[in-house]
Amino acid sequence: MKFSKSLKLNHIFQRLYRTTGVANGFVVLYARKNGTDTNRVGITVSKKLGHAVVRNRVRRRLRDVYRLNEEKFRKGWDIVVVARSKAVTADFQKLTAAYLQLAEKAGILLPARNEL
RNA sequence: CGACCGGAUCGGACAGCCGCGGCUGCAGGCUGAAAAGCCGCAGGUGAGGAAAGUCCGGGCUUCAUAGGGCAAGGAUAACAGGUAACGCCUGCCGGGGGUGACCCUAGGACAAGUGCAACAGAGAUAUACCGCUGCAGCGGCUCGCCGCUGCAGCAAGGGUGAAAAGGUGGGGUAAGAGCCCACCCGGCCUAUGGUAACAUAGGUUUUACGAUGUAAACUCUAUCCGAAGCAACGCCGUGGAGAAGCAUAUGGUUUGCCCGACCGCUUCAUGGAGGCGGCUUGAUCCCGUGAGCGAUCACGGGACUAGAUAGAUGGCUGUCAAGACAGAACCCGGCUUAUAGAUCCAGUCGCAAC
RNA sequence: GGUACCGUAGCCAAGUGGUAAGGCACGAGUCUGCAAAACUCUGAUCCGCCAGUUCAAAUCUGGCCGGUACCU
Repeated sequence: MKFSKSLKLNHIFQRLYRTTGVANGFVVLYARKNGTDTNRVGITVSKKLGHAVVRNRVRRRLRDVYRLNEEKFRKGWDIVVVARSKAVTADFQKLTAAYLQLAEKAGILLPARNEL
């Protein structure tokens, strides 16, 4: 990925959870400017959603959604994505639609100038 | 053909595009004096039979410990073997189940001692309620029986219970009882077979074998066990706090000035942010030969086969199949639990045909 | 990843082998013009589940299931 890294430090997660996120039935999304020119993305899948195989599948899908749509995002943000229970049963297209809808709502997408 | 039984192996496949973690290589790019790091490219590699539960046993690390013994606490329990070790495995014995292949089995000692056995029942390790019988007395009459009272004998029958002093049959007796006899069961002794547990056969005479159950109750006997766990542990180390030395305010920082607040450098030890190591070559795997009923062992040849650190295997498309349980985190050997389906091997019973 | 503990009525819970105390709540009744308070009565069907030991298991043993706490 060109300008994105994985978000690892626990205190940054805690700082993001104090902001107001946006949500739908699939995921919750928290976002905050980090003052650099790279994005840091963290994914949280709770143990309530299932055993390890289910949690790994949800996490890998959420990571691929960001990877395949990286050009649409603005630079310089910390993003945390929390999976909800509908994300376990949703297919990939529904998950992508839900993710991008929340990113639009949070204002971290570039204006869609070359669409259509 | 149908119904079963035991064991072993596999447990989505192929193609295309986009991605991820280690490893190796590069006269590639950037930083750097170098070592090296980051990026890029190429090659090759990358989750399980249970990776799970954390129920046992080890390796490894730290702490404790001269060495040995006793005690305490815990674990295991027929016998023989296997193993680094085990509470695991194999064989075998005893017991139970199945027509059978076969399956299940914590299976030492209540005859060392102690405890417990509710309710019911006369009585729970001991007895005499109903009862059976003899003798004496009294009473009745149909005159050899009945009833009551007292003394004595009995443990067969009734009933209670999970359990009532071996079982069946006969003799015996006033009535009865292993009191005696025959057979059986159990205990003990001897012989034979077996490494052994044990099995089979014989004996059990004299005054004198017959004992309730429970040890997953305390206990006894035999054997074993130091404790904790990779978030262990080792190394580097920011800030803070500590010690020593140097410096010492007329200085410096905090907003240009005033007020106010704070204090520098070096070394040492400690060390909780963070980082690195531990981290994968091992009681390893595959093939063959031999020993053994088997678990397993010996020898020969070959292979190197994940090592992450918020945690790498994913997404999409097509064809087939539709199909489970499920994701390494220091590493091994077991056990237990979850698991759709497929293949192979050995075998049993029933029916039919030859 | 590791360690320790718990599970009994709707809730809080006692119960160390012999038919499961108590309190709150719910329901019914008495009282009251109607309520509240007070008083009386009611409920475990298998003590989380499955096996085993025992004459007998909430209790003892083993295995599962669910939950809680601690180690950073």
